[in-house]
Amino acid sequence: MVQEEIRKGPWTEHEDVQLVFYVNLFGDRRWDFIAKVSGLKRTGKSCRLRWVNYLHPGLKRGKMTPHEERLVVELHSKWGNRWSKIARKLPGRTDNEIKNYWRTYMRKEAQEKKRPMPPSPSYSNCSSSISSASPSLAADSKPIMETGERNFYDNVGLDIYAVNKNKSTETHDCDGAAEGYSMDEIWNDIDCSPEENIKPLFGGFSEEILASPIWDYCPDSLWMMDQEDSNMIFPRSDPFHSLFVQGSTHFTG
DNA sequence: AAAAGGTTCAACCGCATCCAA
DNA sequence: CTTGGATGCGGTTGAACCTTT
Repeated sequence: MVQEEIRKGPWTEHEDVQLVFYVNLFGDRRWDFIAKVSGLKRTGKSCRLRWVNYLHPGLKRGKMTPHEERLVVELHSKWGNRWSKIARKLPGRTDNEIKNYWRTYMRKEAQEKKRPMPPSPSYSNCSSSISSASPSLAADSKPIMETGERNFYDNVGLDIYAVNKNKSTETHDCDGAAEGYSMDEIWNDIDCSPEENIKPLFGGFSEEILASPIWDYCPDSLWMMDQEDSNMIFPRSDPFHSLFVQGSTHFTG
């Protein structure tokens, strides 16, 4: 068998767009399938990671809030390095992000322990106090998006997520979402995004998508799913449902 | 202004677990 | 029950970015 070359390293915006498109077509489960069908020269694993850690529109960006930081420390003391479990309690944060945060946090802790505590009164006491060791206190000057502009990841991702809201809340781990903070903000944002914003994504890339091996991979059968399966992926009430049906008829001619 | 050192974070790897055949 | 493929998880790495000198 001729092993197709696998791309590694940073994702390009174009790859991202393609991945988002196919995830919205097929859902975020069948990664190997999506990897093949999308024409991305990536492994399913890599696609999943990219989606989960970066493209998933429910993700928050930017620094952890003090509340989140406290939660991480609290939960870590309870569960140890169970990052994904901890992440489920922090809606919009990924295990990777929390893991990275924790490493930074621990390093800072270690550094502070090494260095003899200055008897400064401004340095609020207890070493267990998250806020005293919290990186966010030092680093909040950094803007979430350096340029301040909303790029593809902020725009399209969220908008598509808006469209998939019903579907994804079904699969969401409820015990995390039930914590009932900040996810509201996310949904708020989502609800505010006008539906038209979805269109440019498909408009801009339809040619590439049409050129994708998906059409070789499942010549006829692909769109056979549309009635039943598309209802699963995009419920009828879902605005994306119509887009999907439109798209499928458009692609199949 | 440039070099050095430090920090952050996206992405990879290997192992574990799940699940369908 | 076994096996093999898919997916998930945690650890680690390295490039890009930031800060300090």
